[in-house]
Parts: sequence; structure tokens; C-alpha cells
Amino acid sequence: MIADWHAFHCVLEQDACRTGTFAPRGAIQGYTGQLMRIATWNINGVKARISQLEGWLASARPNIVCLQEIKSVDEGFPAAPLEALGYNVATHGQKGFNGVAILSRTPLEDIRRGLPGDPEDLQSRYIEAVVSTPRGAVRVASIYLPNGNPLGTDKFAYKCRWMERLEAHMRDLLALEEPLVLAGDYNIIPEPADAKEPAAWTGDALFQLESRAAWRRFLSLGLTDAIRACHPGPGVYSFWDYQAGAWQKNNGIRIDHLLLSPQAADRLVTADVDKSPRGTEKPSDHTPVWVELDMGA
DNA sequence: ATGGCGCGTCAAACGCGA
Repeated sequence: MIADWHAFHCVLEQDACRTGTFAPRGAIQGYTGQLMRIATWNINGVKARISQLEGWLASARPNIVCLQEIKSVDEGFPAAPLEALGYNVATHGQKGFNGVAILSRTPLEDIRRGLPGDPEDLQSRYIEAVVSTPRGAVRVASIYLPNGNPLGTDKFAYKCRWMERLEAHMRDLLALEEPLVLAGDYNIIPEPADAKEPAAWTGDALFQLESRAAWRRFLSLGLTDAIRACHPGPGVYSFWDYQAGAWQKNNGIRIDHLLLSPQAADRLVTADVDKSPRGTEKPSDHTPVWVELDMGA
């Protein structure tokens, strides 16, 4: 199985890191190192988090970053300090809520804003772009899937429709047969192992049958859950609530995901969660999740 | 534990998040 091969490969990679035989992360820059690091981060307000974002970009040095919940219109997005760090910026914002963006050290091409399938949907939750590399194009999407709470409301119906539209768009993108990374805040807890206290999420839209079934349909299309492929065990989280000391108790959930097309999964080197930003002053309640693709092979 | 916390909003309580 391809997924098993990737899990095996990731174990080898981790062993290599532990024994010091693999290049440290800080040594990898641009595409010259042949590794492309792609991250996703629900920043929960880009203007409230801009200095923290700058610091994280400077240390983590990802090639591409998908942001969600920028909570800003396009004109208000603080692009200048990010461009000063060498990033190209594409945004799809709205006033007050939602909003997504893609940052890239190399130019963003074929930028598409909005998830196809419903012209009436005015919420800014999807942006997609292509980055060229010497080994061909990589398509990247920044996704902010609706929360859907509470159950039984139009909000949950909207989430279900949005997941159907996303699945349809996934089919279209997969037909291109190119490296594709669908990254973002999916607002889906895939399995009980993805929550510290799964029972506490019963009746929540993030853990509801329809959400988990949609997730399985995504995987059935042939997409690879990069974090799951590299970390088969439980206890890998990307979100901790601000309330009730959830971070201190590690009472987290995994809802930020990177789904890879077969052509991207073939290049998967490793994937992980960077928990460090969650422990700083005034953090987002989400922390970055990233994947590394070998674009040299 | 019905909330707790935090961001954004025509600016003071409120909507929204997960």
C-alpha cells in the first residue's frame, strides 16, 4: 500500500533526523535544497498576529503558507512586512470573519478565489494557486471549511453543502494528475484518536457523522492525510481551546490537515505539527501544521 | 459545567469560533 510505504519512509526520515544524518530544517531554503515545505495555519486574525507570523516565518522558513481566518479585507491585509521577508501574497478576505491567504517565496500563478459550485456563497473560505518548480507545477489550496455548529441549524446544512462542493472540486483537481496540496482548517476531527477527549465532542459538528463521512470520502478519492501517514498513532493535535486551560492540559483536537494527491504523496518526505507558536503570548488557538515534499526527484 | 477566552465590530455589548 502506498500509505504504508509513506509511513515506513517517514519512520526512516525520523530516525535519520534523530541520528543527525539528515540536514537540519534550518538549512533548507527555497527550492535549491529540493525540499518544499508547505504549512497551514489558522492564524485567528492576521492583524492581531502579524508580529508572531513574521517571527515564525523567519525561523520556520516555509516555502508556502496557507492561512485561514485572516479576518481582514484584502486591502487591510498586512502584506508589506511579509513581502519584506520575501513572500508573495495572495488573499481572499472579507470583513470581520473568515478569509484565507497563500504566501509563497516563489510567484503565485493561476490564482483562483472561492470554492466553485455556489455563486450565492459569499463567504471567503477558499483560495488556490500554482507554484512552479524546476520539477513542475505544484497546486496549493488554502481551505477554511465551515465550523457548522450548532447541529440542526442552517450553519450545519451549510457545512454539509460546502463539504459536497469541496469533494466535487477535489475530483476536478485530481483529474489534472499533478502534485496537489489541499491544506487548511477542515473543522473535522477524523477519528477518536484525533481528540484528547473524544467523548466531549459528541454532538459537535466537528465530530459529527456527516463530517467524518465526508472526510472518509475525501480519502477514498485517493488523497493522503499527510500527518496521519507520518504519525499513525493518537495524540497529534493542531487546536487547543483558549478556555479552561486546554493547552496546559493538552486537551486538543486535530482539525488542520494537509491532503495530498498521489503525485504529491509520492514526494512526501515528512509532516509534522509545530506546537511552539501555541505556547507563546497571545497565540492563535491553532498551531501550524506542515509537510515537506521532495521536489528534486 | 449552562462557561471559561479572544478577535473584530460605525465602539458597547455582541456575533462568532470550536
